[in-house]
Amino acid sequence: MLYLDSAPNSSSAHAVAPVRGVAIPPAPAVGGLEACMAAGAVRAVKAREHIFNAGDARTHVFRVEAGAICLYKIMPDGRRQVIDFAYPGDYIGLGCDPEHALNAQALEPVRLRSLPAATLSRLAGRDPMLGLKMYEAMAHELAAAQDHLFTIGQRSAAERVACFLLALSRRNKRRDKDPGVVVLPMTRSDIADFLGLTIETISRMLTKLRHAKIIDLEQCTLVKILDGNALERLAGGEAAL
Amino acid sequence: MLYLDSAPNSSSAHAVAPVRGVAIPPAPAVGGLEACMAAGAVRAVKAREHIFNAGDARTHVFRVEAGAICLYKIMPDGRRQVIDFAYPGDYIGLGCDPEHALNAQALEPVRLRSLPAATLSRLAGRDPMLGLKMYEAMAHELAAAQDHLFTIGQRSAAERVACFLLALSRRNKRRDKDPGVVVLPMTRSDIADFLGLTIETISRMLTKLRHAKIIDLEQCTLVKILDGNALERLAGGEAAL
DNA sequence: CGACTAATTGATCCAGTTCAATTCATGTGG
DNA sequence: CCACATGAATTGAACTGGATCAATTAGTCG
Repeated sequence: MLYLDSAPNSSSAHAVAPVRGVAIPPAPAVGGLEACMAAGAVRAVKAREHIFNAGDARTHVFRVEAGAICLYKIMPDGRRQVIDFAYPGDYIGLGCDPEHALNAQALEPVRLRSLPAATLSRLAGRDPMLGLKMYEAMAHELAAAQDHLFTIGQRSAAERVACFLLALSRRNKRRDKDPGVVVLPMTRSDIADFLGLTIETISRMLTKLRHAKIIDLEQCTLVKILDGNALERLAGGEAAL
Repeated sequence: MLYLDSAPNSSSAHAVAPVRGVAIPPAPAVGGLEACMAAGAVRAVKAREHIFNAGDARTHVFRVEAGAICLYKIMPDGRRQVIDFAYPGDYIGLGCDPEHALNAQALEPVRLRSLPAATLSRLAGRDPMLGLKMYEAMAHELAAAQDHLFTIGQRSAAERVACFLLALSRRNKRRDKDPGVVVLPMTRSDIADFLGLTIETISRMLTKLRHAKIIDLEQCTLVKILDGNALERLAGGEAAL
């Protein structure tokens, strides 16, 4: 999943700089991707359907308009690692191999917009800002993957679950949604394969968090965060359960 | 670490190529990064010294000329995750946060060339190919991080060690070095923190591989691969120890 | 309502950790 | 050049967090 901008945060240093003066006739200005996407084909995907599979030709890049997506790798023996979840506003399918490296499966009914990869690379060859945006997006995703690596390599089961819930809560905050209520469109199995744990462990850790009054679970797809600070201390390894 | 080309595989447009003639006034041609780097400041770093730390301002991008580097994240409580190792030809320090997200430590005496980040972003704003190359490099690194994620999340200790040795062997093959002999410039502790295991487990797994006649360990920094196929079957989960 | 799938909970097990010695390298000063 | 100091690696024994196996229980969809 990718951020390819959107947000109005001009924070990142290098970047993107004043666009004026870059507006050359042929290439669209910055934001061209979004503009192109807006004109792109809409695709509806039913829950559980795959959008693409590892090994498929990378013909298109997609932006998620609605619904949640699970991106994963799987071995012949069935072991699966969920790499990321993508939500509305995220881009999926970017990369520079001619083939997708991941499987992308809709967790619920999904609406996408698609852009042919060839179009994207043609535009990027003309507009330096577009290439830079793509670079920025990949850098962002790389940073997320590195954090995830830390979580899986070093944290305990309880810490991993706490990190996971916090990440969803923070995403809500960024999108101006309630950070105190987290919806889980994925199954326990998806969470387990994301965190390198089993469904039983996920379930037990959620129960422990509930008993510690840190969260509440009204339905199994809906987490209320009762004590965000405790959750952060847990995620940071400053506390245990 | 990043590949931003190097190797004599003409596939990527700007292979190392002759540097002469690249000095064009406004925007350097493709391969500009390498050319600029060639003119960049050289920096020598002693073994165990840090090149930069997480949180430092990202003022420069580096290319490794000689020596090996360990890139890691660390928590206040001392838990450490090694994210990657960088070797000659790799770039380190790329990214779009204003601050480094990783610590970079020399594992042995290292020689680097550096390019100010500001220069790089200025050039990339003019030359679409440069931005695209940076995108490509990040995409490559992201793919590697995702593989690493799978390894740590799903594979057993023996499989992880096998994957690690295979990755080094394949790197050798790419660089036209002997894929049958792998040098380990890092300590067992670095390997352990890279694979999410302990030094004892690394040691035990290497011993098991040695007893199974899959590798030989003449010195603890030098691995001879005796049975590459067995190693690959192990890494792929098709065999056990 | 009944059938099926997802989630929870409990009991047992085991891969990898932790703790504790050795052993092996490497470098340093006499 | 050797003896000794120091940190790295190996090896062994005991322990444990999370996995596995095994029922229930709770949702959800025809």
